Amino acid sequence: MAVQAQILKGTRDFLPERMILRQYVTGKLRDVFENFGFEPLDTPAIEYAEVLEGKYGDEADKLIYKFEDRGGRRIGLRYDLTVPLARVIGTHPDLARPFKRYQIAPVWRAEKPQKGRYREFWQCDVDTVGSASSLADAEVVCVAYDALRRLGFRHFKTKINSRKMLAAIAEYIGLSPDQAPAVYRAIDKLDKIGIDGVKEELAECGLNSPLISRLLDLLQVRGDADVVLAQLRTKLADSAMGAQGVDELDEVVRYLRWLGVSESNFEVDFSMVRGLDYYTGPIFETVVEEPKIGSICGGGRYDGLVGLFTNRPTPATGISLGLERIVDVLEELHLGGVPEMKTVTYALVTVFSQDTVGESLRAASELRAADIHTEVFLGKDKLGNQLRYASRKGIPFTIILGPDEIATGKAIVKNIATEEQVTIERAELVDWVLSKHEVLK
RNA sequence: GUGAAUGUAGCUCAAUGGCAGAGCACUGGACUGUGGAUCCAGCUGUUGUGGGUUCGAGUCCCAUCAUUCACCCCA
Repeated sequence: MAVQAQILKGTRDFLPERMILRQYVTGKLRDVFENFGFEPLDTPAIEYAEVLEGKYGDEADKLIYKFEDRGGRRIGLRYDLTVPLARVIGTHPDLARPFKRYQIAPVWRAEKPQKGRYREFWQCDVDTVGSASSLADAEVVCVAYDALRRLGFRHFKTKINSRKMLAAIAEYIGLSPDQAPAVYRAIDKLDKIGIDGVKEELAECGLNSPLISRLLDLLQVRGDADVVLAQLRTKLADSAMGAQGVDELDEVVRYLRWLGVSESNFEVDFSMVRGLDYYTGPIFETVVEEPKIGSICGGGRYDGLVGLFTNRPTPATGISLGLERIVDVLEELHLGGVPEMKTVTYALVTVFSQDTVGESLRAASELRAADIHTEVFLGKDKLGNQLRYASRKGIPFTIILGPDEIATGKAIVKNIATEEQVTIERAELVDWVLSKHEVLK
């Protein structure tokens, strides 16, 4: 009886075809991240549980995978890439500031999986530690914008809000710290349950109707960034913190324009909240309109988090792209520019018989020397099966070297997709394949 | 953590409480050096698991496990 070939709920195998797409996506992201001067970083998958605990909020804390090792140490699997970054700054306080890094790595959350949600998934984070400038906030938003554009995304919107504006409201209403999260959550549901739904939820939070009216009034401010900010400035005029939040967003928006981020891809949205506790300033979240898969990108400023590990206040801001959601959307939309390679192999050299295998191997070596990914057929199958293998795997070119070709100094190259087959001089094999190779490179 | 739906061949799915089937895939052949098309033949099962009702259960009931979807929360 074989062992059950089962994988854990919410986890997945990435078969080659999908893995090729994932690598394409992460490759593009890496290019964009480095283009803005962010440096690569990696951290352990496991951390001391205390490092992770108490950073995300009560709800999120419950979703941290934890276990005890043989020495009785309490271990946690990383829940995101932001807290480990804060820990890195504490571990290596001498890093030059601002410290700009990116990290593309898996994180784990003990949630119940559903569409677009997994227990093991990859995040692609870009963060700047040690800069309080709004330019740092705008820059990470711009990085995400560039990355999505370069992947072929067009219809997406980055919502921008400020925890300071939200806090101003909480303060004005007189919410206690344990009431605030519930109110935030109700606000955040606007898209999902509509204005009346939010009204009900707020009532359940214990707010009286004048307060609810004021909140709903704020939530319904819509329009261009400038218009929204101007209105919020008026409506939040009685709060110093609120005014500061508006000023900051004003700066972020100005920088975004200078950076060339299209007006159609961002908006100020007072109803966007984000769940994690550690955010302190501007917050961002990017949603794709067409397939409703939730947000593909989120982040914000967290000026208090790094200080927990360093004893000195350290401002920081960053953004995180969700790899699986991006890949899911790419697959669903079939966006142009995404290569449709099913295999990394470009050429298959067939083997006619034991007598000719040497010729096949020599040809394969020549192709590889020219950086053309080349397989030699492993087996003694008849030619039909060898072509069948190439066809099933989607290998673009098959090289046929039988006794006839070898005797006359020729080679047959067959394009499996187009059925075209040409006989060429054996000596020109590499150049011929190389000339076709350009297309896919 | 809460709720709902679904578990039958490698995959997708059929079968009124009455002999477990089809398509795809796979293997061989038609085709001794040409795949993907067509035709022929073949292979494929503890109906998720454990109980119960019944003359008889894939089908009804209970439990359990798994998967999916939704809620909470989130990438």
